[in-house]
Amino acid sequence: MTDNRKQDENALIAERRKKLAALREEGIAFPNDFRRNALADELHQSYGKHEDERLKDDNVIVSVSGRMMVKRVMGKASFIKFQDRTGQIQIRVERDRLPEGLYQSFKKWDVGDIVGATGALFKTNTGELTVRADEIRLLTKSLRPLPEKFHGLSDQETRYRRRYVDLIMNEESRRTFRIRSRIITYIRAFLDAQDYLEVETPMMQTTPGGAIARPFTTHHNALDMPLYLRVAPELNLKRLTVGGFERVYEINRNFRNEGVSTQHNPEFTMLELYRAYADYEDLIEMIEALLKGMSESVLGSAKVTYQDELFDFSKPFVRMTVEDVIMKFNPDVDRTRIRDREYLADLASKLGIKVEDNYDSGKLQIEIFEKTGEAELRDPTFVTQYPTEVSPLSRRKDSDPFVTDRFELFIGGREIANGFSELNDSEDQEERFRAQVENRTAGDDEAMLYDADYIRALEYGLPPTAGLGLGIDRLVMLLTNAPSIRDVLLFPHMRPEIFD
RNA sequence: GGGGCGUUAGCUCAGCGGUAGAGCAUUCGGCUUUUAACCGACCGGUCGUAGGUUCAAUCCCUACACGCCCCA
Repeated sequence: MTDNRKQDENALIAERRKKLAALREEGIAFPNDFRRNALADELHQSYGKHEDERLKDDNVIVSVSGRMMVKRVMGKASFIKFQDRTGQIQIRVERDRLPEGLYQSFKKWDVGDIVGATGALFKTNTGELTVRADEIRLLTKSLRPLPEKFHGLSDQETRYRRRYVDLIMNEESRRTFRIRSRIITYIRAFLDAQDYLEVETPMMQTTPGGAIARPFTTHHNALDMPLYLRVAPELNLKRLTVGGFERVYEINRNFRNEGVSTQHNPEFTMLELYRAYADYEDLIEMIEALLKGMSESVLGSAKVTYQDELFDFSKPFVRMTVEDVIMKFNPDVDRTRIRDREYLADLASKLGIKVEDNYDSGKLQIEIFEKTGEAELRDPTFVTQYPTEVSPLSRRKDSDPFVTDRFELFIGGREIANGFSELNDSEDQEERFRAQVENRTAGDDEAMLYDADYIRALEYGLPPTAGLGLGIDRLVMLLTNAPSIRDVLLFPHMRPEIFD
């Protein structure tokens, strides 16, 4: 295996393997006793403004380490740079300060190696804070060359497949994932401050439910039964609300067996939360506050530039009903017939929508809305009053049972959140499940299954409750100006790479 | 699923029906304040894979693989 591998490898890796073999020979490969006491950014913060004179007087000795990203050898002295988790710091390595022969070895080290050094801080002629090494050690030999120093790594496929190299090379990528982490931290703090309880509910379910979507199927060997990866945690979270956890949330993965695109990954992260004694209007207010506070906290401003658009989260968001949106983007529609199945079916067909027999007027409205309106909703917009037909878990609107107390939030033409007053009438829920089962029988494999235990839970009594789902990935895209969902997923789904 | 574009050295990219190119990196030599360090020399390739056309294919054609973008 070793021989084959060595034959297959290119000269660059073979060269480095030889260097590693020499280190093993000397017994100094992969040491684990170097300890640093300073990070790059700390040093720049603390000493970046000091004059060289003062640094000399203070004689600040520091130990630093990181990946060697720059190496400039000038005869008997060199400048190198370490990259640690906070940034980069320059090291000056002089032959005559090091033990006999070490400088000769150092010259064989490669960009990409993990190195540690100790010495006093000083400033170069150009004013760059630098550590003058009295001690330097190779901590990990890197066998693979890094991408070129100037252009870095730009090949998208390699960036996704070898995220580790992307993270080494691209500050922008590191920034994206730090922001992602801060967004999630912000949400937790926001909800914890309002006495929400964070919970974890099963990813593997015997009856997938809570969203209109196709699940992934798997199999439990010992129990010899099918299992489904969840498409949403919704029904379990509401069971917990029945149980008396009046404010709960979960930030976790959902899995939907659908296409892959710049907006869709088979697994994605959602925030779902449930709040008893609240309605969907309360959630709308909450989301406005959450997004404003989040962008101010994470980006320093409530004004967010995404691609070429500016979104201002400090202004109240637009609100429109589904029917308003249809009218706005289809001004010729006869509003008096906007719930007329025949009229809508005709309109849908003209728009190139494939009309199925089991589509009623609510479903037709949504098809028309999605086809003509959705992408046009650029400024943050809450669309409300979704048809009951397409909202099997939402409470009907008291004054108009054709629609539900539901909203979706769109920003830049994309759905970011979906929330509603929960349907807590178990008898109504039973009927809605039956309607879904009928759709399923009619061939719609995205339709929900009948969940008898969920009905039983509702029969114990779900308090009046509002619930929300918020797509974390799309939110992160928005706040990091990422054009593709793959840019905000550390390891986006890819077809397997062929290793020959 | 359909359409478009792409795949050439470790990386970033040129190129072309007639023996494969650059910069950076590597290797060797020089250089004790560099900033994409510099100077000199050398080295580096299954041109995504498989077929086809041709005297000759990295180039033209077909299929496939992978990726990106758009559409459904």
